[in-house]
Amino acid sequence: MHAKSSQEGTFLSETNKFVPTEALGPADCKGLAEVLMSVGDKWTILVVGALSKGQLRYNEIQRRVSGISQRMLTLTLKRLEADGIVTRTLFPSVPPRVDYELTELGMTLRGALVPLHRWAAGNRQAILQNRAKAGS
Amino acid sequence: MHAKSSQEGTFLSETNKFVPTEALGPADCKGLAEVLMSVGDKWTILVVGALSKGQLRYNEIQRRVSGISQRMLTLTLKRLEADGIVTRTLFPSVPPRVDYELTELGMTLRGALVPLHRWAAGNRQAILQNRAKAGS
DNA sequence: CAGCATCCAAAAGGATACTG
DNA sequence: CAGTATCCTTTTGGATGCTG
Repeated sequence: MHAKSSQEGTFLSETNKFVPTEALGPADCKGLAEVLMSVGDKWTILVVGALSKGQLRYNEIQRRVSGISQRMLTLTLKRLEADGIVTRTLFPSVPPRVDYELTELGMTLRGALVPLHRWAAGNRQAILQNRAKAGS
Repeated sequence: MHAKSSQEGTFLSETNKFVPTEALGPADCKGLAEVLMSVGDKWTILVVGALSKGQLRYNEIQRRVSGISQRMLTLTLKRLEADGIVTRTLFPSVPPRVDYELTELGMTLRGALVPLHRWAAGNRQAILQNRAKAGS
């Protein structure tokens, strides 16, 4: 592989808001893209957001993330479970009950997603207006 | 447990930053999804990241965001321009030169994306290992 | 209730060729 | 250099029907 820089995330200028420098090497891009592709997904972001308040049952998630189909919810949850972002707990009752909950890793992801949620909420109108203006 | 008291209050996350518990109504979900779908896109995140250091020419961006095709770069830049996140500056020289740069809005987006970048960089290994373990 | 399997339509995206 | 246009494959995702 490429020369290992020992740590992938070497841009720990936590003190600086704007990480102005070369945080991402060209090689890191691919690795990041890999993660961002699964985590930056629309449904993923919304499902993680829904679970941020605590564990939820399958149908509860589907109700909160309005518009998600059964298929996409299942696929998203399976991937999140495989990635170690949520846990799946089955209660062998009748009818069955399954709870999903963020893991520690999932909580940190949620934390990293909060600014993006906020940004989207705060700038949605501006973007839609820009978009409309550009379309003219 | 999470008190699901009457209305949304605030929720103390593990990382101790107080996070507003979903100020997102079910209706807002759709609106947010709309923004997140375009902004939470894989290439968008990487292109905005590349531009965070300052303006770049078309080909410079393509070189930095390795793996992106000409088509996707063009489409991504057009959308970002329409959304008011980047500016496009054409220098009518021969050969032509085009610079792309983040707008103020783009800078704030970049700020909101930093935690996600850092999370992805810091947890990539953990995720890949989880995924491999789950796959076995 | 909580899924899985299947089919099919739509969208995303890469490769290639061409242009000002 | 910085795109545009086209083709065509891959992926995404909804709808539906069926299980434990």
